[in-house]
Amino acid sequence: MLGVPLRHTVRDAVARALRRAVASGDLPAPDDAAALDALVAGIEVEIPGNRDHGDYASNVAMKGSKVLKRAPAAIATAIAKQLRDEASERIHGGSGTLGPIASAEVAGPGFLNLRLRAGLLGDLLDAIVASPMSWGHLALAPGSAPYRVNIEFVSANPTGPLTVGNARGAFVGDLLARVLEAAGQSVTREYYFNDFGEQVRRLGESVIALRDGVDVPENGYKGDYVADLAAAIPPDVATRAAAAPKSSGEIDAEGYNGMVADDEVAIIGRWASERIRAGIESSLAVLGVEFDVWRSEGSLYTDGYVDRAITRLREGNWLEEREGALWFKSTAFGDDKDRVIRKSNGSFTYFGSDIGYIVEKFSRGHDRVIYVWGQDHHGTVARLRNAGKALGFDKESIEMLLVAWVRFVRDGVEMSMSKRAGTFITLDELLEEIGVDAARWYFASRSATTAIDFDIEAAKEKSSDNPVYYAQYAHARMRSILRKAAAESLTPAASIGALLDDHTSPEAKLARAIVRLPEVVEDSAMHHETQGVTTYATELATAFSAFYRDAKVVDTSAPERSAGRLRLVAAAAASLSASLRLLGISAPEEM
RNA sequence: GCGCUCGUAGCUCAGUGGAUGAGAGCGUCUCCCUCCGAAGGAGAAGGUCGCAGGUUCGAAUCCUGUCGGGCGCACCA
Repeated sequence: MLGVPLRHTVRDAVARALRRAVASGDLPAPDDAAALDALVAGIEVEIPGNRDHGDYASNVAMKGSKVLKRAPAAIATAIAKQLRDEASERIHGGSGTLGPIASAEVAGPGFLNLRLRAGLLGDLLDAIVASPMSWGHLALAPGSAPYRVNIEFVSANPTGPLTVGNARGAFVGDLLARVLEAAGQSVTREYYFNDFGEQVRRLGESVIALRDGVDVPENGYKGDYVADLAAAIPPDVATRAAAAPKSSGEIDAEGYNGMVADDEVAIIGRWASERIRAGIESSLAVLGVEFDVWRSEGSLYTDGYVDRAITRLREGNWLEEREGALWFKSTAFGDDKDRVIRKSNGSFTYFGSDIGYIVEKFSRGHDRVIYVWGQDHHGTVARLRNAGKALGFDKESIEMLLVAWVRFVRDGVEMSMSKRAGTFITLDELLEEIGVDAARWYFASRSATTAIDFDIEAAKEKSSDNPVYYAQYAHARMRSILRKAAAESLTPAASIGALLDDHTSPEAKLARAIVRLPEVVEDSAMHHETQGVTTYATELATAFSAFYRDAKVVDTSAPERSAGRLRLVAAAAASLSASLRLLGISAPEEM
């Protein structure tokens, strides 16, 4: 019961009623039986914008007008009659429970306005209180296994600390993972990083330059962290580096073998890079973002996945040797040019690594792989998905979520972000200023694909007015009420009981807000979005505030009513806590 | 030039086919603590949903065009 969104229950009831109306002759059977099935399968119910119209509404009558050859109002009337019958009888052929719909009315051009039976809401709230940690998690369809999803995100090169520019991807990926897990999917969080090649060499050269007190090369890294690294080279690394040959400068020409190069630049670069990577890992942990898999680019070569990908493409005749280079014939998929996998100098392009990585990811049994990328990567989306198809994978199972730009401004002035120039704000610095909970809420509440402005000064100054505190405050207040009641020897009722019979009561309004959570989870998981969760948390907090204003909970002069309301508050706290957990935001007992 | 993407309240953003209400937060203005937590509540002002056509019972939402912003078009990493 807990894991099924209420609208499914309502939709099923409308479907039953429609079929019964046809079977009983109240509505004509379509000439084509499949047309009725299609109509039933396409039934939608939604919570109307104007809650006076009911708990749910369906437009099935308008959609079915053509197939059933009746005016929408007539169809809606026939369905409403069946729904009303079901509410007082036992569900025909069902488990013997009452139908979920208390009242069904026809309105407007043929809308079917539905109100839930109070007992159904009460039972659901009782179930929430009984197992609060299950609330917000969707049940798998009977007999089905969890869907296995790989989400790769952040994946910033370990050549410098994470910047605020990386923050959005980190939060978006983690939030998506949490939402999919709540929806019953099995998620692997993955970080892909470059551990060899040109970038790492530049890092090594920069560290060496600062160690030796000379100018950093033009393409080197200049941030303060580089100097810190130069001062922190451990003795064993220094010894090995001193014994190694100086940089040849041509390692890249040896292709991926460059990763095992043993010149001074490579040794220092690899050490510095790993140290930075470890720092990134702890920064992310502070954000509440933890990865299951850290995959290095080099391992795709040493473990043979790039070779395997090339072999498979060759077997499919998707490759071509030309001008000394190896090309993927992506023009066959509509791309405007073919793409190089291995350059004429023998080294591989990033695209080469990417195809090896796809093979590697699917070899682990994932049903779907999701890449969380910056918007600037959109040009590579089609080619990688096409390569996936050429490799024999379902194109639909490879998905790229393009996270839009964040324009960081301070006091209205845009800030440039460059690791090489050292003019960036680190993630750690941002969090010191505004806090993890506020940052998480900020990114969760905005569509990942929309560019946003982030004014750091404004975020800092307004932090106490941030909506995240509104939600947390409401939770703290709920818990406070429960504590106070216990202190006055009032305990929550064993059941919500008749508390919700009047659908206009403060209790009923709060109850309707509480039970919506599974629908929010389902929508978020389906659309790969999280802003619905923050909207929900705000709505629930608002609904609670209204209830709190209108209904005295802790009231020793009316212990029975008090007990019922306490149980409702317990359910509200469970739901608010669950939605904050979904966002990775703390739900404080007091503030 | 080609492609992708975004234009919604003073600001930051939700809403992406439904009903006599296009919402939230911040900001502005007016009120409310002898009363379960004022990090709260009640209310007000503020919008030609960039513009112009089209599709349909119905469009902020879909299509076309157009204007404006962002991004991408490497044998770079």
